[in-house]
Amino acid sequence: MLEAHARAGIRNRLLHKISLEDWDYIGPHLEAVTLKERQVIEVPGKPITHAYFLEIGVASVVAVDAEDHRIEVGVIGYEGVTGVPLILGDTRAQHSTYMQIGGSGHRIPQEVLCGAIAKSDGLRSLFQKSAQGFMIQISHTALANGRAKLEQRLARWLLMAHDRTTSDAVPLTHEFLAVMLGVRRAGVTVAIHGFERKGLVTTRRGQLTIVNRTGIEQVAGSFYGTPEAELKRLLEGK
Amino acid sequence: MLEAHARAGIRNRLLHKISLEDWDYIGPHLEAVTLKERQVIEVPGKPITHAYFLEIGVASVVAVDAEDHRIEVGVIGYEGVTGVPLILGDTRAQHSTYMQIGGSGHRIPQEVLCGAIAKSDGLRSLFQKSAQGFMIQISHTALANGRAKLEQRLARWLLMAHDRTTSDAVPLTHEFLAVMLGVRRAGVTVAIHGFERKGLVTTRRGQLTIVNRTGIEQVAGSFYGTPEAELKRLLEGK
DNA sequence: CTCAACAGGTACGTTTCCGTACTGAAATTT
DNA sequence: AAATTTCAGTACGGAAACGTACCTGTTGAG
Repeated sequence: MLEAHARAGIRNRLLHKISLEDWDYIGPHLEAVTLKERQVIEVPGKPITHAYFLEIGVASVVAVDAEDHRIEVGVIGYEGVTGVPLILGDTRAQHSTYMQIGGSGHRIPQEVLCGAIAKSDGLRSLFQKSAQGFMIQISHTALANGRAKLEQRLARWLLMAHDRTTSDAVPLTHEFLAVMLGVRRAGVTVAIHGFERKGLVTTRRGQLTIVNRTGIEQVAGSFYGTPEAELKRLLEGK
Repeated sequence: MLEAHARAGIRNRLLHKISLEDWDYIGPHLEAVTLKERQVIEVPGKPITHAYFLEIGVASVVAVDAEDHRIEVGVIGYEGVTGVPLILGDTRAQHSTYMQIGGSGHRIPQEVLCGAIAKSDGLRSLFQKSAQGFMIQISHTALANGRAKLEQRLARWLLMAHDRTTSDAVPLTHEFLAVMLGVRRAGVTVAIHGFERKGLVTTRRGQLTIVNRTGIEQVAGSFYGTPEAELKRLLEGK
């Protein structure tokens, strides 16, 4: 539970944007949680019990089909909230959501969030903008998946993760990067070597550190950036 | 403009689901329109002036980035409505939307739709479910783009188009199919030959006819079907 | 009727990425 | 400390799709 005066310490962009009068709907119902890597947030087909406002860490949203093909369609960090379907009135999870990079956050029960959105136009508007931003992110994942090279997609992913972490270290194995991008593990290894050779990252077993972010942005080109700019427009802009 | 008694002739699933009391918000403001192929519905970065409830035809929603990479992320037909961002409180178009297969429908001005959604919980709920369904479609486009072979993606596209047309004929050139799938025109030609050889489709210049839908479904496998089933659950189901 | 534009068939070398698999090094467990 | 598991490096043949280009038949415009 968080009192109004405790909001100063909050990093989550959505919680930050909640107005004082709306805070009573949300704040008192938040439960601080530690989120370990690989921790499951949502399971496809199962009800969504809580929405998670992340502070630190990165959650992966993964689309799965009946033959178990899977690929990451989006990531969520301190800029957003999990449980996007709740915002649209659906309590069933469609995607698999889990922590890709461990961290922490605050969670709120599904009924409380839905009730709050129903009662406050301000909250609904805020969360809808967040949902819209996430939808744009998914669209651009579709674009990158269809058009970009492995190297560019990897760069895009690293940038999105970097945006959402506090350090330059990305604690992930090649294996998990491969699963998210929907490519071979060996392919990721080779691509990372390329990044290392160019001085963009350094690596240790199970970890990768971003050294030259600008260089990575150049690799990603315009496959990175649009969803980020649009989210900013939606949340900050007029 | 459509009077309440005229709804019987309507094919659009969303208009159909509008309750009698909510109809006054929408029906009187509908303008019947013919929609020719290639007709532009939304331009990225520009305001969305109208939402289009399609009766016949297929609209393509195409993601574009700063370097003009583009790929279709979703299609809309009689089951839905264009202008999904409006439902989420954004009046700016993010994607390029245009008619891929000509047809007809009814359009409603942006302000009227937004106002109606603000006033009626029933309408908001309905349109939000539609938006949620569309989001699932985009996710699965991302999945197919990342994981499926050209042949499977083509099959998926044909099935989605077929779902939304009244005849088995799909009036499209290889060139446009290629643009939507984000592949070479020549690649589409070869894939279609494969379909022809298997007796799944027949072709004429600028047109393709679906002969064996079940066969095409087998090619697409589980890359097709999930969004369709989920939309049904959202709109029909409990 | 002629001509230009368009749709589609085909080809070829090349790039990208896959499937698979073996290896050694690092970390974790016993 | 030894055994086991996990992670990363590397290799190789092959599939898929690309970029490009050329050619032919159809269609629509003048």
